[in-house]
This record gives sequence, C-alpha cells and structure tokens, in this order.
Amino acid sequence: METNEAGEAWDVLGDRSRRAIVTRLAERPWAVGELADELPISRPAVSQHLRVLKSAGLVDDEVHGTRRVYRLNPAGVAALRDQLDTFWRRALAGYQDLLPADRQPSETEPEESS
Amino acid sequence: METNEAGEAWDVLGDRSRRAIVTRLAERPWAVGELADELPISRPAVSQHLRVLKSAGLVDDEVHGTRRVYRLNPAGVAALRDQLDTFWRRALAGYQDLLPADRQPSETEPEESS
DNA sequence: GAGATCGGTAAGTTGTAGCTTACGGTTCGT
DNA sequence: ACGAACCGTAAGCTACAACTTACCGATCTC
Repeated sequence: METNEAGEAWDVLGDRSRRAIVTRLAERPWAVGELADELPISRPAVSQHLRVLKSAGLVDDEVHGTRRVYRLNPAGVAALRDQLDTFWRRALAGYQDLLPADRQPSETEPEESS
Repeated sequence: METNEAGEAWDVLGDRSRRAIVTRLAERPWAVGELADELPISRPAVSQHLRVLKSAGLVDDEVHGTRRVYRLNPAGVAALRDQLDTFWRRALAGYQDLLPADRQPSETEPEESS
C-alpha cells in the first residue's frame, strides 16, 4: 500500500487553505497575523494549519519578540514533492512517457488501437 | 488565486479511495465489480468515485455486455499532472532547484549547504 | 421469456476536517 | 508594573464528502 507514506503528502496539500499558505510562504516569511489578514479565515485557523504544515516538516517557525514568523522548509518541501513523485511513478508505471517534465524528443504517443 | 484550475487536481486525487482506484487502473482495465472486490468499500461507492474520475477526464469507460470496463485516460492523466506541476512551479517559484525530476544541467545550481 | 448478472442512481446517514469563539500565556513598550 | 500586541490551545459547532442500503434498467444466458 502506498497510502502510508505518500498519503500524508496528499492530505497535507489537499486543503485549499494550506495550499494558499504555502503559496504565500514561498514568496517570503510571514507572521501568523499577516497570513490571517490575507486569507479569508481567522487567525486560529491559520495557526492550526501551520501546526499541520510544521508537523509535516513543510515549514519552520522563528520567534521574533511576540511575533512568530513562519517560512518554508526547503528540505521538507523537497521531501513532499518526492512523495508525490513516487506516487506518480509507482501508480502510473506504464505511463511514464506522459510525464510532462520528462518528455523525450521522440513524440511516440501510445495510441490504443481498439 | 490558483485554486480554480489546479484545485480540481488536488480535490480529485485528494481522496484515498480514488488514488487506490487510479493505482489499480494503471495496471490494467478493471470492471466496477472487480474494483469493489479489491477495495474495502461497496460497489456503489466505487461507482461514485469512478464518476468523479471520469468527469475529471482521468478515466474512460467501455461497455462489454453487462460489464463496464474502466481504463485510465492517458491524456487526462497527463493534464492532471500538468496541473499539479503548475502548482509546484508557481507556488514554489523560488525553490525550483529542489524539484527532483526537473534538474536542468544548464541552470546554475545553488547547492544547499546543509 | 424468465432468471441472473452487472452497474448506475437516489436517498439517507455518519464521521470528520475545518472553522469560530473564548481563553490563557508570553513578550514588548512605556 | 501595567496594558497592549501577538499567538497557541481548548471546546464546540457545522458543513460536506464519503459511504451504505435500496431500487431500477440493461444485457446476457438458457
């Protein structure tokens, strides 16, 4: 089964709010209140999402006075993308030639001749 | 906002059962009853998931007598992967050097000194 | 044609993820 | 030291997606 390792990746980024947070954090580090001001959810909701993201290793936090600044954790991001990549590679083993990033110059598209 | 286009991809594959179905369909075409026999959910549940997958363009169905055989739609799979790839590229614009499958030798590689 | 097989759909239930409000702790400013 | 700013956590609510049961149509077999 694949759900144990790769499932977490889907679960973490399966939420719209968390994806929005990750998108913001990719630009620059953000404080919790700043994120809550940008997003259509309350500050505690942001806090809870950040806890999920942190437990998944996607973000790191740094205390600056009363503020807590979150930033992306590059290693965690890479690991998560690896998990998703593993899913694609394993689940779609017979369709690897369709991976867009891996497109080879030979344009032999597998056409099912039914 | 990115959720409009790429959000559907996450929503479709955000479900464990649907990922399991896609994994099975990557091996070979399956009938609905066969899938339901493999998975820990009922046949109607499988049917509903297949409807979602079909409306997303991920699978195609073919009627063989009383049986309905589902198979992966390569174009839809590629499109879905493109959507996810777009998310990673846009959301993590500053972390492209961490994409495992995309390593380009021509680009300057800022190796992380951990 | 009758029964059996296969699968889609409707209707209803339920578990849970996400959200809000309320509260408490910590740190900074004055 | 006192109030303000900032944030985490607890508790509770709600909406929704996933699931089940029940029913029906379509197709094959005999």
